[in-house]
Amino acid sequence: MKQPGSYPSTLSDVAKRAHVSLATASKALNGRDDVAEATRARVLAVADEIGFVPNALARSLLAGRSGTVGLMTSDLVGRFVLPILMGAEDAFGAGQVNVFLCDARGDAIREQHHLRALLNRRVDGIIVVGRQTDPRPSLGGGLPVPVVYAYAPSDDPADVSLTPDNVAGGRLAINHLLACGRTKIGLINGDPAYAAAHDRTTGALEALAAAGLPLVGQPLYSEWTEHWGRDAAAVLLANHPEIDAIMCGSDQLARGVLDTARDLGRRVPEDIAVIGYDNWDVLTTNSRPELTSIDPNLQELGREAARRVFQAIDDAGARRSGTTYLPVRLMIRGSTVPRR
Amino acid sequence: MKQPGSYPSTLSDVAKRAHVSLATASKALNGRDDVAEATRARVLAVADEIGFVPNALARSLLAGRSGTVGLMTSDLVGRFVLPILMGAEDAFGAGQVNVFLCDARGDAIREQHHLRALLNRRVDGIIVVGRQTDPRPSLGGGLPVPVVYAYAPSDDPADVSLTPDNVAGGRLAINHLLACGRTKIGLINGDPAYAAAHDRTTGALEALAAAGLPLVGQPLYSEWTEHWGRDAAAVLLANHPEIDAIMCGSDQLARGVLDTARDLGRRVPEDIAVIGYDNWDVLTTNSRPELTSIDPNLQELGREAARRVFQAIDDAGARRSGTTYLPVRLMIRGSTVPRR
DNA sequence: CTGTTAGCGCATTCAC
DNA sequence: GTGAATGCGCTAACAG
Repeated sequence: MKQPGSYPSTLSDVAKRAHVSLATASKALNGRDDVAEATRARVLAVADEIGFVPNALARSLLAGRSGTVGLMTSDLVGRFVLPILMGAEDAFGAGQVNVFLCDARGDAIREQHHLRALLNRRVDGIIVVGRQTDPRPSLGGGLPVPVVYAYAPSDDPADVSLTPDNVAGGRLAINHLLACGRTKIGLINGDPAYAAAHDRTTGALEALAAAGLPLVGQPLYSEWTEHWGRDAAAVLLANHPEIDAIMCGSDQLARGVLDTARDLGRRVPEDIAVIGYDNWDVLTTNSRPELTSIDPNLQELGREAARRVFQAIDDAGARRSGTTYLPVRLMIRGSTVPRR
Repeated sequence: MKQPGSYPSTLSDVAKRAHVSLATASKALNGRDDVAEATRARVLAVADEIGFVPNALARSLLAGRSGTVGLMTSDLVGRFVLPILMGAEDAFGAGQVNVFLCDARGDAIREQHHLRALLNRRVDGIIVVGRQTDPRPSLGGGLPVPVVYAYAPSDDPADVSLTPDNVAGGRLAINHLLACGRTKIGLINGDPAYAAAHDRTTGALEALAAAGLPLVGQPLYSEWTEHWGRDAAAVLLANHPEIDAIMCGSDQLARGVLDTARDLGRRVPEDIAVIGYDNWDVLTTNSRPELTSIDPNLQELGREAARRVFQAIDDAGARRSGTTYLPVRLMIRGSTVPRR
């Protein structure tokens, strides 16, 4: 029976009621094999009866490691952090590790504050999740625990950073359009202040160059909105009516492009193929037609970040520093390949 | 100077180097006033010099409370949990409390597993965040810490639950349409298996009845997608061409309705006013025109959940059990009121 | 196989 | 003002 309102029973309570010593009770509960089966059964029965819950605080204090990690996000609102969070929580959860969630709200002071708090709580490692793929300031070296930067890499090459490979994503998108037989390809992108925008363009231009084809018109940059997608598509199609495919730097842009194509009477994908980026399901699966997109595989990125932290904890020397670019995937839907 | 790779210094290190006793060092660092100023200064200087970080584990063990809470989500993917999470993290963060994040992935076994882990870690309270507003199974009474259910209320009225007031939201939506001079209002809703769908309809019908007006046609239910929004709007407008406003059970539905209206040559908001639900910014601010919607105020719900946990921790008797329905807000945009 | 002892790092009595 | 002792709950050595 548990009593509401407090954590009542301790290991010594169990020991007393089972008529054994503290040490024996501990061994019995922890599955050590130097305990008689009968004794173990008695201890377990008592523990269950009085609702004993071992105190991880005491255990951690003794063990010198807490079995917790800090997950520090620079901004929870962004839609990119959630999947990363899920991946990390998933990977850690399986390993009996619990996750402290901190949100710095894009504020450096608050970040420092949270960092202190995490160290106070003796986390065994920290994952820092940024909201853009642009490099962010390092938390600094000399921290007593391993730190892995996810999505936004650290600006210090001595740190360990993980970020999706946007250049490869750009290449992947263009190569898919080429594979679909398109040759007159335009490019609409988002906010030019984002590294993600430029990286995706870079990859796209590489793939086109490899195929010996030019981009139709210039890459168009402004902001990550459907509005801009609509407007940019109108400009692009007015100036280059021959265009048979448009690559977009985000799914929002792509949805705007779909709208404009519809308004102008261009069929998608027959007349124009459209490909987005991010594979954000609300946008990709609800559009007409559904949107082909590049999936940055963020959940896997979160898992990998967790794995790296584990690695670094188990073997402090093993951390491979520098930025690793993780592979992205192509999700083909109706906006590039006609449905039957 | 901190040494990488471990948490090196302890309070006794500080005491030694400052030539004081453990007790004095402790008092100095914790701002107790029975310490000479000179001594305190010396201790603080040493602590800073060797990069002393107090061990919250030890402190918690001694204090009998950890200053942590558990945040258990039944499913992180849902877009409703994130704002709640943010609100809770925000409220706790200000109070020096750290948050353990657990995701049960909709699995009861995993939920039990995480619950154990949280209790092991001696959390001072737990918030359970569901993904729908339908009641969910209680974690059970007799837990040693206060539990607050957010979004999805517990099915046990003895628990403390917080959920947005969907009925009021339905009323709010209809009253806004009425205030805009609309009188022939149709209603498109999502998955009939969700309490949210029915509650919003209930509120809508209440408001119409209060105004002495009938709903045009029947409420249409199917699923929470733009596809259904498009299809339902087509049906509704074909059967009831006189309709001058459509209330939708979600923003996705509303976006579908906007598409169909456009296809059929009905102007929004001039010919038909459209109102959504959830105020999901990606959808509301990117549409043509921008979408009026009901905001369930989830961040505030998260904050309130945190406050309730605080309350229950500080004064175990004070917990008001039962389900509290939190107010929602109207966000007016161009789909009901013409922009100038 | 079982029990006794020591201590993880810290805050808190209580003497001095 | 300061310091020596006590114990939070637990596990790891050792002795029996």
